[in-house]
Amino acid sequence: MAQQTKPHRRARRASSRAGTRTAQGDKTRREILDVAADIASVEGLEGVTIGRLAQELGMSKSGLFGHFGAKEDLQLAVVDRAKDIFVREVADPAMKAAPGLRRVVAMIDHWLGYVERRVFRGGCFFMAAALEFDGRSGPVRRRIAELSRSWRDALRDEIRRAQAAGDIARHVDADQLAFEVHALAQEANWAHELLGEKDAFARARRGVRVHLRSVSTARRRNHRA
Amino acid sequence: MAQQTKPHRRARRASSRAGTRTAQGDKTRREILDVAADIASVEGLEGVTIGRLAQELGMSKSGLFGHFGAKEDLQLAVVDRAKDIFVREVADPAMKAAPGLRRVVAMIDHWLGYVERRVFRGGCFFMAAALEFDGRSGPVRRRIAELSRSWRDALRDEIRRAQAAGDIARHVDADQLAFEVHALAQEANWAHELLGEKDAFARARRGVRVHLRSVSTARRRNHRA
DNA sequence: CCTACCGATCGGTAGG
DNA sequence: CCTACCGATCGGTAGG
Repeated sequence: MAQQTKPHRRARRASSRAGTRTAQGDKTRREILDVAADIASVEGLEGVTIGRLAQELGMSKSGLFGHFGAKEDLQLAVVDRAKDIFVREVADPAMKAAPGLRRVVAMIDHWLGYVERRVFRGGCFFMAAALEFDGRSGPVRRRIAELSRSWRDALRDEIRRAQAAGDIARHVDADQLAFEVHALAQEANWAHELLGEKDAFARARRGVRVHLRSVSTARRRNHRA
Repeated sequence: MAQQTKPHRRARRASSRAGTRTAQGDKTRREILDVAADIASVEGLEGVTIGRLAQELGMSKSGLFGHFGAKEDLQLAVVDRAKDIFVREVADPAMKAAPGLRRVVAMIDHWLGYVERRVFRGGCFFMAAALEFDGRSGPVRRRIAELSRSWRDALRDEIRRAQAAGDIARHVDADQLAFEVHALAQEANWAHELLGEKDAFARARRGVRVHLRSVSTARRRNHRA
């Protein structure tokens, strides 16, 4: 939440609007999107109405709207801003762990931490967006699906790296294992946000630990926690 | 979807409206709620607007609205109708399995089947409703949470039954195991609805099988699938 | 169950 | 960035 590393890594997405973007305009835009992503995680992306957002930011509807071409463009911008935050808070920190088994654990751990310390007010932005948009079509849904899939794929790739390094048994299906540890983290988000269970994160961590130990080549204890 | 067993098990919920309810009125009401639950599973409970619903059913807004006192009452009625359908399609069929380990497997199996054969057009009604309402407050959110928790609790209770019967090792944490198998089924819904992965159900089933085998007292093969 | 209406809010535009 | 608007739709009501 706090660290402001890499201030200029923001993707230079092609604006359908004016080609001229001032530094101040970019800053305003980012502030709008931060508020929008927070609202979206609580009330849904469709709950981010232009009037609501303008009121919360103390600016006029049309003034705010000028930063985006249409509501769909606003939604896409919010999703991409949420992705940048996810990368900063989860993916990047996990990269500090050694490749392979350690990094798989770190990825899940930072993911759970990002939900637990409320990077977004309503829990994991992407899980909320996924369930909200999975029944629709169009570019917003596609973008949410693409980013969600790529995160799970990153988990699988790291599992494969662990197998190549000999940390995880070769016979294990990496896709299956990624499916299962991904499931545990998502379940923690669900249990925490809906049921208010604070031990959900500990449960997910324990599940991941036991699970990975059972496929680890280094195990010497049995499968029990 | 097809079977129409137990036609009169519908809960006699206290209508805040007229005390007189005709058989025809009840039938219309149920038809409204079936359409509403289907829409809600795809576009969200908040997407079930009175105008939209009236148009889809070919009746006037006020005519439809007369069946409910306010939008919130409509939402509560939709949730309870979805619960009846879930019980009919998942919980009741699972009760035909022998108590204990067999029934735990049957509960997950029927749950996955209900998503797979599209009982609701947009996948699991309750998972969509959970992520939509977890950031809100009020009676609708509470009802969704209560029903979701009770289903996971039912899984845990059945696991305990399996332990009492000696099918599952006594040292296993039933809450933890319920958390994990529940996670696998929810992940299958997520992967199927968002990513369109048809093998998600097989993955969840495989995960549950391997998982339960690892805690089963009857196991003789090793933990591999 | 209906028609006819209400104020509020939606996404979006015109013009500056 | 603003004010001032637009038609459409929202939840809801009056009166029958």
